[in-house]
Amino acid sequence: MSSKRDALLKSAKKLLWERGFEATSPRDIQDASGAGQGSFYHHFDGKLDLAATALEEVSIEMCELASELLDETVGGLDRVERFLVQQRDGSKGCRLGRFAMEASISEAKLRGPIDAYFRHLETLLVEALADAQRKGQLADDLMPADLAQMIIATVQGGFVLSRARRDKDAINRSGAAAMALLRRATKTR
Amino acid sequence: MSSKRDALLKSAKKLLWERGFEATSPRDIQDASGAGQGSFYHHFDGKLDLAATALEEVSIEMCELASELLDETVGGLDRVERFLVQQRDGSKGCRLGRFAMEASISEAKLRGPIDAYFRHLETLLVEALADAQRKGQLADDLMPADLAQMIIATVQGGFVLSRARRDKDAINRSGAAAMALLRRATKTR
DNA sequence: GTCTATAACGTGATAGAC
DNA sequence: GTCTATCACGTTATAGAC
Repeated sequence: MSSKRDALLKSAKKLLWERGFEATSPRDIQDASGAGQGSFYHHFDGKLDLAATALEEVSIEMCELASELLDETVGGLDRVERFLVQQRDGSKGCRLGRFAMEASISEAKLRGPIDAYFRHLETLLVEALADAQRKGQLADDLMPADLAQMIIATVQGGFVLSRARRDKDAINRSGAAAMALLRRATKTR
Repeated sequence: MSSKRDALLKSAKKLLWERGFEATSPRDIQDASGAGQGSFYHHFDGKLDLAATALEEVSIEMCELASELLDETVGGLDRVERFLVQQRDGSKGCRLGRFAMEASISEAKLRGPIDAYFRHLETLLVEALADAQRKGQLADDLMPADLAQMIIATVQGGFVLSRARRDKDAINRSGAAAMALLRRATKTR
C-alpha cells in the first residue's frame, strides 16, 4: 500500500486538470506530492505512464458521474437536462476533453481513457434521447446519435468559449440554450 | 519589404495551428521559415510577440471569412446554416479556439485576437438569428445571444470531439444536428 | 521503496560579426 | 537585416546510495 504512489497519482490528476499534459513536468508532480525522483520512476515508467494511469482513473470517475446524472430512473429529456444544465466552472476545462488539442493526444495511452469517456457519454445520451422519443417528448425523425454528439460538443465547446472569453458562465448559457431547443423539438402537429 | 519577417509569420501561423503555442519553439519556426536566430529576434521581441502578431492576422482572416459566410444578402436561418454546416476538418482544430486550454491563454496579447474573433462571430450570429425571428423562422421567445453562444460552442466542441474520437466528421454531424434543432424551433402553433 | 546527484537534451534568449 | 556562436535554464530520465 505505497502512499507515495497514491500521492503522485493524486497530484498528477490535479496538475493535469489545471495545466494539461505538456505543461506539467514530472518535477512539478514530485514537488506537489512530496515524493522524490526515485519514487516517481520506481512506480511509473515515466511521465506518459503516470499521466495515462491518472487519466484512466479520471475517466472512470467521470463515467460514474455521468451514469448518475443520466440515471434511468428519471425519464427521457429530464435526464438529458440534468446532464446539460449541470452548473460547470468554465474557467477550468473538462478533466478529459481539455487534452484533445494537445499533440500528445496522438499517444494511444492518453487518448484511450478520453475516448472511452466520450463513448460512454454518447451511449447514455442516445438511450435517454430514444427514451424521450418513446415518451413522445422528442420528434421521431431526429437522430439520437447525432443529437448526442451535438450535446457533448455543446458542453466541450462551452468550456472553450468560457476560457477564451473569460466568461465562466458562457458554458452554462450554451447548455441552457441547447436544452431550450431540445424541449421545442417535439412532434410537430 | 522584409521577406524573412513574412516567412517567419507564415511559418508561425502554420505551426501554431498544427501544434499550439506551447509545443511550438522559436527554433521550429526558424527552421520551417528558413530564417535564422538573428532575423527572429530582430523582427520580433520574442516568441510571445511573434505568436501574438500571427494570431492577430489569423483573427482578421477568420473574421473576414465569417463575415462572408454570414453575409446579410442571405436571409436569417439560411445564413446560420451556411456557417454551421460548412464542412470542417475535425482532425485539425480551430485556428483560434485551439489555444483556449493552454496556460498561455492568460497572456492578454494572445487572448485578444481570439476573444475578438468570438465576439465578432457572436455579433454576426445574433443579427442573423434576430433576422430569422423577424421573418418568422424562429420562435420569438428564444434568446439570440444564448443561441449564438450555443452555435459557436457546437463548432468548437465538435473539434474537440473529432480529435478525441479520431472521427474527423463528428464535428460536421454535430453541426447538422444543431441546425436540425434550429429549423424546428419555429413559432409553435 | 525512497532518496539525492547528475546526465543529455531542448528551450527561449543574447552577443557580436558581417 | 541576417548570420552563427553561445548562454542559462528547465525538462525527462538514469545511477546508485540508503
